[in-house]
Amino acid sequence: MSISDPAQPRNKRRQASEARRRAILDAAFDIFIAEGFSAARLDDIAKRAGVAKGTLYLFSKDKEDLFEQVALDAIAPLLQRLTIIAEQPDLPFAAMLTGIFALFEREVLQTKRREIMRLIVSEGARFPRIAEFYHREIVSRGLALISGAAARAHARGEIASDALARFPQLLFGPMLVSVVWRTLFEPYQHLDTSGLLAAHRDMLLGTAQTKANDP
Amino acid sequence: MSISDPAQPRNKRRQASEARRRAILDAAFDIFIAEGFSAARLDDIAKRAGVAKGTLYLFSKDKEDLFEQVALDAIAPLLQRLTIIAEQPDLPFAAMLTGIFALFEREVLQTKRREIMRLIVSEGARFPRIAEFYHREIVSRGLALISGAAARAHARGEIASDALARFPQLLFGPMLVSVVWRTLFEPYQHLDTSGLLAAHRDMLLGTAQTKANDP
DNA sequence: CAATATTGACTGGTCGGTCAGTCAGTGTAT
DNA sequence: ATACACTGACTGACCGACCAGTCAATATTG
Repeated sequence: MSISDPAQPRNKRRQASEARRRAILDAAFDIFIAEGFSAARLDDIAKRAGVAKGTLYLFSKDKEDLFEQVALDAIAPLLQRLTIIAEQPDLPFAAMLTGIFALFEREVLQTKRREIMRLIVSEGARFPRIAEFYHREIVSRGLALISGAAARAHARGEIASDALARFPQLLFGPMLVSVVWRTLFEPYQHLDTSGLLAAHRDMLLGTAQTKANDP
Repeated sequence: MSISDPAQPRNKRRQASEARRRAILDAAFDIFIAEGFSAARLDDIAKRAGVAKGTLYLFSKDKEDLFEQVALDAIAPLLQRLTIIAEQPDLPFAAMLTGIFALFEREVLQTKRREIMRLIVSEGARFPRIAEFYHREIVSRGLALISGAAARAHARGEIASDALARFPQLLFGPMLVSVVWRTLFEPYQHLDTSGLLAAHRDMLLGTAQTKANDP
């Protein structure tokens, strides 16, 4: 017992250090979200993380590096959520869409994770590494998943069109719209995002009716 | 004739001044687009406009004011485009959608006007005035237009669902997706935006088929 | 006590904003 | 028509606030 688990050779320090790293990433996320990359001040990030500015430089070499870490770290949980869906390949397509939209609403739109999407749209052009990573890890996987499921559903006759198989991007339109609306226009005009997503799902399925039942 | 036209009392100066204003707005647009609000340097804007820095302050009181002018000025032509559509109230709905998407592609997506959308998404949260203006002048008008047309089309039986009348935002999803894709992901994966928009239109109309004709 | 982690005052460069000076363009007098 | 006086649009060197990044001093841990 004199030597601790080799995976955690210096235990207290390790833990403390990891806690600090977490605090820094969280604080930085909030500040970057609120201010954007350029306007965000490292002093503010340090202050919010309860840490001195110098400490930031123990975990990242400069501001850009910190930003990339934040973005990448924030993307990770999205990937996890995505996998959950991917692991139910034989769900009826309608149920799958419902599940995806519900997950999106609950786990993205209603949490601060929603800001990741905005952050990437905002800063992605100036941080190609982040755009590339996001595309590779989330977007292309998500699209492949949707495209495959849509193709199967179309083959099975569950949906009339193969449009979604060809353009899986169609699925994400209302998600983007929801996020943007929520952050920019909600104060001026309310948008029922659940309704929007449901309407879009029905449209994708070709089951859209006049809201209630048929004549 | 001793007194010149009162509308242009001092002619050469007027014209020069207006040309300068235009040059400044154009230059500022490019720089703000490329760098974002915070990272944009007024020295660069002045240089690009072929003007001294002090001159910027003859037309705007500070950087924020300049930014707002740029955004508002860039939005104006969108409104004009929108009006063109609004003035053809009795077009068949399918034709209207085709027209809207074609106009969007030609006049927004393929020009640098597309950047306005990104700019507003990026900076809108920190410039409520701009978000509010954009909502009031473009978004709400556009939505009302779509909503009305969709309701009429639904009443006439041209479309099966009233979803679009209830959620006109559905129309803009693929436009946003196109713009974002173009600026962030196009290098990694090509997206056929015409195809995407066409597929979405078919879906909205409920005429989506397997790409060719039916069995 | 040695090794390591953390701190925060400090520095050097950057950039928004200013303002005294210049001169093209306009109006007036001869 | 020509010379002269005036005005205000434009300039760009300058200033001071701000902030990313550093590092010598200090605290913590084993």
